[in-house]
Amino acid sequence: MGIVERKERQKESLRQEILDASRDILLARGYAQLSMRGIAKRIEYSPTTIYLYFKNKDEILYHLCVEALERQFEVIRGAGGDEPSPLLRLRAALRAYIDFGLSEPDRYQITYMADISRYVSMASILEQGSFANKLREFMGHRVNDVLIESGCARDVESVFQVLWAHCHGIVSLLIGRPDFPWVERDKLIETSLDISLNGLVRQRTA
Amino acid sequence: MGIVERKERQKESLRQEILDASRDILLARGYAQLSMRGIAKRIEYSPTTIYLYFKNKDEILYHLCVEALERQFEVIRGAGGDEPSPLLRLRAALRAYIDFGLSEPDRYQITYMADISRYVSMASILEQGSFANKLREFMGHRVNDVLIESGCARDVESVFQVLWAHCHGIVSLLIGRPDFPWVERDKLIETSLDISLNGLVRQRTA
Amino acid sequence: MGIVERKERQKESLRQEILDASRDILLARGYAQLSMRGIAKRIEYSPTTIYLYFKNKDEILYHLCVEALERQFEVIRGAGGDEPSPLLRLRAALRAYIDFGLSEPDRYQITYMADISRYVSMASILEQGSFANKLREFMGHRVNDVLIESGCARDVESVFQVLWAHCHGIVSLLIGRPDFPWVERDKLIETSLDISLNGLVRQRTA
Amino acid sequence: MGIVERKERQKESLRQEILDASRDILLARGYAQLSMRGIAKRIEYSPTTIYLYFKNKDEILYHLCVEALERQFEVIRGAGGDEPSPLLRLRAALRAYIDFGLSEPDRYQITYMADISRYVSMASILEQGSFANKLREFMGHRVNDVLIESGCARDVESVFQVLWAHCHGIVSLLIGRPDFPWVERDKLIETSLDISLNGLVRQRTA
DNA sequence: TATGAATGAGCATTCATTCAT
DNA sequence: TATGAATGAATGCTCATTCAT
Repeated sequence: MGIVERKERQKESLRQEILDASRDILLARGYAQLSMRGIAKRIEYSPTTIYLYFKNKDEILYHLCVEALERQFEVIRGAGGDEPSPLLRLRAALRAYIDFGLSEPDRYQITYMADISRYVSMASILEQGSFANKLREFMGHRVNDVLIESGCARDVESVFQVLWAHCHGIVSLLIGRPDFPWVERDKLIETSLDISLNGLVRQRTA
Repeated sequence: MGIVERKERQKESLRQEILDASRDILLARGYAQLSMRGIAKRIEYSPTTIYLYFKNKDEILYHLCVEALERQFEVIRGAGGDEPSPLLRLRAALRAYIDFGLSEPDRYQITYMADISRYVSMASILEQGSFANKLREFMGHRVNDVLIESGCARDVESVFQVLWAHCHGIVSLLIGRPDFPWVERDKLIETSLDISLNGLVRQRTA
Repeated sequence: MGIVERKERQKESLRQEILDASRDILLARGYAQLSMRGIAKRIEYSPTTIYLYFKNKDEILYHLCVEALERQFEVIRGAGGDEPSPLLRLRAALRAYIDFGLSEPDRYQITYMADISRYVSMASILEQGSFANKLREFMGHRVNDVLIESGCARDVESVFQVLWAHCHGIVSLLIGRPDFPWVERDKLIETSLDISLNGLVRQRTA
Repeated sequence: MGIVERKERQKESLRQEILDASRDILLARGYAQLSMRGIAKRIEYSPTTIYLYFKNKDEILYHLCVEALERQFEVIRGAGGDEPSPLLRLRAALRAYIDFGLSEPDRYQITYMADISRYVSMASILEQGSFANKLREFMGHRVNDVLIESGCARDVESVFQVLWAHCHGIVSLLIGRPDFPWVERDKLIETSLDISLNGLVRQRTA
């Protein structure tokens, strides 16, 4: 009823607050500085309270990762569906991947932070299907469409992995090296996509 | 003289031992596990002694970064000088970059570990000129040669940054996600270089 | 009526469940590991519920002690009533004391655990009369009968206390030092009783 | 030299202070209340300092046990050597055992505290030889001498174990139940020794 | 140059208990 | 009767760092 519902909402809300605070701290100060005490102070509850919502610190990290991957997929899946050509649909997806990384750098980085992967097995997250069975499959389709249309002989998996790596390179450097004198951000991204996709479809003849 | 010299050598040597031990621990166990105590135990000196060579932990990290970047430049500069064409010389340099990252993942990662950049400002390292004024300049030349030869209208800096990002993407994913079902490593790298360089020189007509 | 009765039965039953769970944990894992949480999990109720039946942890311990002493008396009182001589009746009672300790080591130990006596004053238990006024009186009678019959000049109280201590020594060492290379258990017990009772009735002439 | 010596003495002294404080707390308040922080407060050093002298809490307990057993053996070994008969020499040793327990109840109890034995394996202590290879052997000799002299047919091991248990019973009850209305302490002890030794040598004829 | 002693701050986690419902 | 939410206090332990020598 009303009461139960409200309570559940409250409970869920505090749970989310904990995750939010944890993500903030994690990205702002790194894994080493992510402490239960710190989280507690941020949400203005006692450290003990956190244990009512998460079994331990690792469980918080795990949920942070899952959440980030799910959000990523959600954003990318929705991109470019109405573009007129396979190439443009692929480009839109890649651009969405990059934009997601840049607009939600906290969530993006979480899944790539070396330290985290030491504590939260990526394997256990991939098993959840978030990434492997969803994003990968989705991107695979778009890549495949392009290869077919352009008559390009490359294999889907290689191309997918290369494109992913290129985009990841762009995102991670922009995020990770904010001090570097980058050229204008949008120009950098578009140049990257130009080069990658152009290089993909125009197979070298030599 | 002899004595002073020996002392200097010893001093330099212990200093280097500290850096070596630190790098080992850092890469093997992560920033969170890099402790002064741990370093001390490894080099078989007291923790206090480390403070005679480095002001604090951050200074060790700083030198680790500088050292890694210098080593990187050394390796890349030597690559592909005898290749017959600008494009092949650029390709050789990029391949050297990737190979360096994969063959010395510890040194490579150090400069890209999110955690480290929180403690050691990249800016302070770039100011030293190691990277910006050397590798960047060097790669800039090779990129420029290719652009001129191919009559491509792109600007050097954008292209350099994009190529760097693409290579970094490849290296960092291969290193950071060893569990991922990658296609055969060499094929992945060559495909990436193919796509990037092919996309670079064959400007889109449309 | 029926409802009240059932409720009472339930109440009594949960109360007993709490005591049972507590005893189990206490003996299996020690005082340090006896936690309200632990008890709650065992009985599958919330920790809070325990407070409806016991004021606090100490009260649980207190009841555990009382219960153990009552059970002990019950067992010993029933022993050896049909033996033909005072000496054999006393021996049977002592043997029952030892057997009780060994067959219900959990209950036995509870009343002798150093840690517990720090939390539950023995005095408060003895005042209840359980032990002092029952077991002590009972054993006093049996001892007295032996002293009279054998014409031994010792005073009852001293002898009772000595015999009690001897038996306690046997039980507590067998329980507390299970790793020790004891001689065969029954032989040890009988030898102890032999020595104690033999030494009791055969007064030294010198 | 002087300095090194003084430093060593200081170091040893703080180490001993830690053990003393730990023993005090352990006996006064029990294992559950023995905390590193508590020890630190008592010796007026920071908790961290304790870790410079002992690896962890268990190591403190271990040393407490070893120390107690060594002290016990030292005291008992010195007892009754000049008594004129085997029986009196045995009696003196048993009396020394009891007296040790009563005059240094803290040290005595440590080795018999149930909780401790859960944390510090008795086996590891016995291997040290303190008890098994020293006290046991020593008492075995004295018991043997009595058996030979009195022509008693019992086996040494059984008798040793029974006498040990009887003495332990006396000590542990006197220590553990200070509230109990014991008869005069010395009378109790002598009565116990009378009974045990009298019962030992005067074999039952029946 | 090198170190042993010492410490304050911090960590994750557990516990007994209270309170409102 | 029963509980979920919450907490303050406590625990063992590790760390970077300082200081006197």
